[in-house]
Amino acid sequence: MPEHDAAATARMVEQEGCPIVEVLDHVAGKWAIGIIVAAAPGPVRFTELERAVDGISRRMLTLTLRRLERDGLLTRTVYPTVPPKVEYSLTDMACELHASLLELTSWAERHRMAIARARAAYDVAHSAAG
Amino acid sequence: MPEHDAAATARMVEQEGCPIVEVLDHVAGKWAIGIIVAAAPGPVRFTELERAVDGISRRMLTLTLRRLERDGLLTRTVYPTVPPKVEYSLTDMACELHASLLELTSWAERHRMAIARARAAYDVAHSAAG
DNA sequence: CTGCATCCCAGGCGATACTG
DNA sequence: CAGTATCGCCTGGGATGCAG
Repeated sequence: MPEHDAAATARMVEQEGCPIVEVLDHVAGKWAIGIIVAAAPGPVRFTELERAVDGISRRMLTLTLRRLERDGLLTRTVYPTVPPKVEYSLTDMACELHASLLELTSWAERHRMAIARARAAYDVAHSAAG
Repeated sequence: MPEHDAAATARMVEQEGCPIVEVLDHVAGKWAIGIIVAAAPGPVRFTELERAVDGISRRMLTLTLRRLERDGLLTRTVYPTVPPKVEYSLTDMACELHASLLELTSWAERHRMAIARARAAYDVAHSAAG
């Protein structure tokens, strides 16, 4: 069981909220970005996310989903049907975030080539002249 | 020695660049955001960054700096004085990124309380009704 | 001042298998 | 379908100490 430290959590609320690094780490984390972007258009099911977020494992999808839910960025709706159906939606807070995240992914898309080239150049320079 | 795999790097360049998840992971990583934001106003020295990026260790600062330099986001200028002086500046690519990152940190700042509260609520709900 | 090297551990994360 | 459980590797990342 995870069983988050309730005392520590309470302390945060009383004080000034979560440290920004931590918030950013959750919200802009490796998988979180993809999930939030994928969930933005509307309610999304587990398996849809699994396919949308390229490269994610079932485990990390679950974990990241839980963390985002805990942080109040996602709402999880369970339909007690058979087979089960679960939908994830962004909260208002997360919708606001979504715009920034889109800019980010857009930037990444535009510069992935340049970055690959920069790396190659760096590697050459640092293998020749150790 | 790290000695990045030159073959793999070359393959990336020929093909389509770096996978977006990887780019985002570097660029929006836990420490990278703070560093880029701190370096945006102008050339910044190592120790300034160490103080600016709250909570970072000397080790992680160095590692993240190197990675950002390798990815072509930072330029590193060494002044051969004594004691040594090194300045880091954003590249054009990174300046473009900086705006998005600012939005992100601004969002984090605005919502840290709400997130702390959401967590507390989640924890209560999930410890009582396991 | 600006690092790199080393030790070391907790946690991230993938792989795989099992369940309601 | 939508998870949970377990194992095990590997990396992130702190602490400390040395060097140019």
